[in-house]
Amino acid sequence: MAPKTLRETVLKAAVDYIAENGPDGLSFRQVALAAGVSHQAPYHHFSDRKGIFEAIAIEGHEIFTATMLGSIDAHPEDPATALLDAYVEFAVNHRGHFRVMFRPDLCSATDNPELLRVSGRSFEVLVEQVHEILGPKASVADIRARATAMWSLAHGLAVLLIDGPLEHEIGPIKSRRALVRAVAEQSGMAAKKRR
Amino acid sequence: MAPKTLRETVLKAAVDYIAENGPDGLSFRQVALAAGVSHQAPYHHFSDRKGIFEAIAIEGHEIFTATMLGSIDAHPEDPATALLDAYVEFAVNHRGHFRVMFRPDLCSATDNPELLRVSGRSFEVLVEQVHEILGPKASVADIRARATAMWSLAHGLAVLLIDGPLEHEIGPIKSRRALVRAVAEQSGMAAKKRR
DNA sequence: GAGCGCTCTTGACACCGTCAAGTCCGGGGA
DNA sequence: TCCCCGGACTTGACGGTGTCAAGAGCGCTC
Repeated sequence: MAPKTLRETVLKAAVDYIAENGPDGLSFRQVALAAGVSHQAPYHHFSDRKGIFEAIAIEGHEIFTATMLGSIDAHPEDPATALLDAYVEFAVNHRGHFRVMFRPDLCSATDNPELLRVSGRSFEVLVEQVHEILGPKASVADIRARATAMWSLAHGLAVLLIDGPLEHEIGPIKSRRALVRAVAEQSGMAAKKRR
Repeated sequence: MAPKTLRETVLKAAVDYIAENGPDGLSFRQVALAAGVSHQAPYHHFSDRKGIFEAIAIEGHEIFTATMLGSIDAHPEDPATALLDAYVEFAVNHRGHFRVMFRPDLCSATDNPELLRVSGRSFEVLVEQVHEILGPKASVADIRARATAMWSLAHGLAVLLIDGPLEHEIGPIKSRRALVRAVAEQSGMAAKKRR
């Protein structure tokens, strides 16, 4: 599925580069030249450098939300682990997007309504699951704390995995999914209905 | 305690800048000019741009380790929460260091022995506490998973707090320490000896 | 007092993001 | 049919940045 428009071409090339080398060394000109157009052509599709990162973040959040919903749907008996697993899998399989999405210096959601919307939706999915897990009698404070805890655990694990020192410190990871399951178990947040 | 040497001056200016604006926009020349020296003077103290970030990371890891040890010492009854609290407090109070330490694209520990040493030491402190928490009969796999879980939770919470969308999504945070305690509670990792 | 190494300066280079203007071209109204 | 008009892209320029190379000032030592 080769990208057709220049916009898609640039976006894909940028995501691929970021997945390999991180977002900071990304040269806008290089991407344009590699696509066979002049160094200024992409600026007709994105207002500025930030514009590209915001477009990547929006695309990323859409895939991200879909990934989480799919995983929860596939494992309704343990939504917390499903969420953690989806978070990590997304980060690993879409590093290019992930590395941009949570970097407000690259793409600030505050002044981009579309990005604000999709990132809010991602968070909604999480909170809905926490509601589901804690039940209807849970206090607002508990829901808030549990959502923060689950988000932190997932985000930290994902970050430490894709470009953090985790593998370097704890040794090679044979099965990522097994690690995710063990982490969910060791934190108290896996489904309580243990077999 | 004003920095004396040019090396210290540059380091402090860089850390302050990063704490405010993030590491990416940091201009080496600007820092030098602001310090009243030529644009090339700092390069005599650091091999290149990466060299500054590595120096910041080393300094950061030393403060970081000391912060964790101090917190554990002050709250021996609940080392997990103490660790989480120290992690977050360090990230908030030393953003400039924190934002650099866990960004391998800025400072790769693999080719800097000193950085390798201090970052390894940070991780040791964590693993020692996990040993303490799980007791001597814990399996290696459990220790590994618990350490990963605690690190992920702490790292994720810290990242989401200092420049992530956490406060934007869950609303204003009145007491950071209360949030940290609630998160430790909601994850199953606080000390089991509940009051 | 001559040599030397450390600290810093000066100048140049390629590259980057961005502003401004010009070129090409297809499509719709006269 | 002609015109013109607006979007897609090119070309050129500017200031800023990291880095390489060479040189200047200066305290220390032999």
